[in-house]
Amino acid sequence: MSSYTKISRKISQSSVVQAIVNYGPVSRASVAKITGLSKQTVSEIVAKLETKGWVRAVGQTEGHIGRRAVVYELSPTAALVASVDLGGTKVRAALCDLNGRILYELLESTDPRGGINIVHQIARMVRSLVSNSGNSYKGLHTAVIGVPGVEDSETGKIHLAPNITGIEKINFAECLRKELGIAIIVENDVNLSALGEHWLGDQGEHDSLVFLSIGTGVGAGIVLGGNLLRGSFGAAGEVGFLPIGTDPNEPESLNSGALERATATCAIINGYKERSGIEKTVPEVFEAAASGDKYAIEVLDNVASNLALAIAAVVAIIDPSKIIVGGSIGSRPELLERIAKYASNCIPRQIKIEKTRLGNQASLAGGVATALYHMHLSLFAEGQDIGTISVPPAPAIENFNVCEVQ
Amino acid sequence: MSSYTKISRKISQSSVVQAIVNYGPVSRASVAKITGLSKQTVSEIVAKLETKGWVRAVGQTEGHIGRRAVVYELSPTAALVASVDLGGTKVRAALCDLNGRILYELLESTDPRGGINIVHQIARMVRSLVSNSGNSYKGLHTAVIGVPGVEDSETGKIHLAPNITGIEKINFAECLRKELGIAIIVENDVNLSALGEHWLGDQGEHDSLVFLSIGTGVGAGIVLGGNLLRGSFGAAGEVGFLPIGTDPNEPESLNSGALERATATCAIINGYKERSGIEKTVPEVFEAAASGDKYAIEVLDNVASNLALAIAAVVAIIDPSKIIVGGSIGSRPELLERIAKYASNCIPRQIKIEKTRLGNQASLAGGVATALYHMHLSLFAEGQDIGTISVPPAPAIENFNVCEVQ
DNA sequence: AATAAGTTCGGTAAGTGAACGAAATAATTA
DNA sequence: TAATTATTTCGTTCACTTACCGAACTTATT
Repeated sequence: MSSYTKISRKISQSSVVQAIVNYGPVSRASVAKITGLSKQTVSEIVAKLETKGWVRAVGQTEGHIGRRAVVYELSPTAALVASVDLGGTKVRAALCDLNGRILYELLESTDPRGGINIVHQIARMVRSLVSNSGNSYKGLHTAVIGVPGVEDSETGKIHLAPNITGIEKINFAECLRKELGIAIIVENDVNLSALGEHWLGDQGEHDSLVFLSIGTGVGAGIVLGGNLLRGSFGAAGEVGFLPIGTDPNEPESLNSGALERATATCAIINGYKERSGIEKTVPEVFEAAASGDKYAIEVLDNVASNLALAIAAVVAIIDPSKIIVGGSIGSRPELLERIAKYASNCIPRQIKIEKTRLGNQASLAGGVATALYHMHLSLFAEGQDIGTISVPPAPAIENFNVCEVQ
Repeated sequence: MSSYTKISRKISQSSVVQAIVNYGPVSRASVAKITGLSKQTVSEIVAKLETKGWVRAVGQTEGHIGRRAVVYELSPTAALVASVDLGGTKVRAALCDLNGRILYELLESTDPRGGINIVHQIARMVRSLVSNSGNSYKGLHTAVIGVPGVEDSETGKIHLAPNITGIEKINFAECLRKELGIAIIVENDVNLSALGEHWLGDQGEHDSLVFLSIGTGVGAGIVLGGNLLRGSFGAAGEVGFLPIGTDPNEPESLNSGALERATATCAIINGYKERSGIEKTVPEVFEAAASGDKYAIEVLDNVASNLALAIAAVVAIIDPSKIIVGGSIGSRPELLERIAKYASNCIPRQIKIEKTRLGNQASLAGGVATALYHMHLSLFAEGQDIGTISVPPAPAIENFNVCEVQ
């Protein structure tokens, strides 16, 4: 955005962009009313944004009395963002325009060699997305990578991601930044899922949301007023360590977490084996419960009641407006029904407990939202100490369907 | 602040004030460096602030090479704030200057007639503080009232404060605003205690603090990044409802809270009675435990272990940098020792668990911090969408000693 | 004729950078 | 040692630019 612009111009420009983002295609006169700026200040700013390619005229108003107004919108392809969901077995990547619409998606198996090879793989996928799009490569502004672990902000190494070999040995973001030459943001996948569901949801003033992921492990992403709660050691939302379900004073609970021991994959497999003597996978246990197997039902009831208590704890402490349940185990409707049943017995108020709407795409969507947020911030609100920047509303949920490639 | 000032001037002025607040007495040249504004912009703004009485020159630099600089500070008595702690038996009120120094304090018994009489009582106490101070009455800018309940933001009525009769029937803040003619802020006392302890503490970037109050009830105030966590229904920090200590599925737990039933005043009295058949008050139980009474020790151990689990739950969910324990029961050192012992068994990381430093003055101090914050906001940052405003650092803890009046 | 969109124009407030004067300390010289 | 000069920093003056507004005006539509 050229060399030096006065701070007040930046603020005005930022509010104009915000108005255009939030109020869809609008006329300059409307933007003036919305922002409180004078008509020709708005005209000046819009003219500048238009010559730089950030906004474009898309038509005229009609039917109203008075002169027709030219309406403007954010030029969607003025810049692109990429969101990558790095999983233990699959890598998903999506390319989005400024409005958050997904242009292209890719799905591959995670490179089993791990480490730097995964950096290469992601870089290759992102480049391939961009070249498909027909846009010039410099159009890509930010990429967000969702990882099943925690990034050490000092070293850039990604810890607690046992399913991805060698990832803890390299400065992941830095390597990728060098390969792609754009801004890279690394974020925990559960946190991104929470942001994704939040992006899709209401986003009201006092809106807060907890995304509870139950799968191989148990964790939560917490969104308060649009922002992630990280905690003083980056360990906020580690609900697997809630003192619920198993004895929290056993040494094992300090290791893997009392709640996690009672509700994650292992708990279901072991719980069924203890009761019946038979070893079944998690999907098999769910199947068995559906067909009336007493032991399987008991195991799931037990898991659900413990999760209901965990939700009770979350509600008591942070009082969110809703809980979204996801993860390979959590997105099972049979489990959610049970959780809701138990929750009503131990939570003193109504609380919305919902199944994830985005499923395994939640993290990808959260990455898009994060990337857009950071891009808007750096383009239009640079150097401002401003609290709230809004990003285009999420597109229809149908757009988040996987396209299977390879 | 006169009629109409341009927004950029407001921002500049606000940053100048912030620089003066944060960097103690400073020269205009330093302020220019800190804020990035040019030297004479700073001079202009400081000149204006000085004629309005907000800042004052307090001396000169010395010993350094170069011309001596005149240093400025916030004029402490340019405006006053009041903080009132309304308890079931006592009302505390304090008058503070712009730097957060306490000028005068008052302590009275709460008017037993309740309702509007308490409004009159508080108004009288505040007026008396101001007239003592010698300053003109218009100098009082904001008063914060800490109440043992929750204000309904719609109606202004204060609920869940059973110890104060008739308080739920009137629009408390509105009545007091009419009597005093200044800005009135009503806030829960545990929340204020959390803010008070935070004000006194480090206030680092990623600083977060949980104030756990254990007394007649159990509750927590949560400060994240300097701001209170309120929750979507204003019920954040209601840790009494954590599913810990007693069976959370019993109907009684939905009413008074599972943890509260296991750890508050009643739990100690009943717990001792059940074991020994003797009815003792809480201080008597503590005394008995100190002199080796088996039953009393058992009761306190039980309470402490449940509180340790509650802290484990808080740490798992929000990962605060420290926990401050207070309240009539919580500030007992014998209890804190026990909590710390149990906590190390069920929390997977080190967590600072500390006794409240301010004791029953925490709420009053929090009120001062809140009042100062709001005053700075309304005086110097009005109309700005700015995130962070800092308030003068808390004065030495010794200043928070009660003066017994009446 | 009424209404709204958008532009032109003059004026004001805010802020900057460079130059300059003032006041202190440090270094140099007689 | 005392006087002078150099250096450094504070703070102001001045000329200039940018941002923005309000009012008047033009344009286009019902």
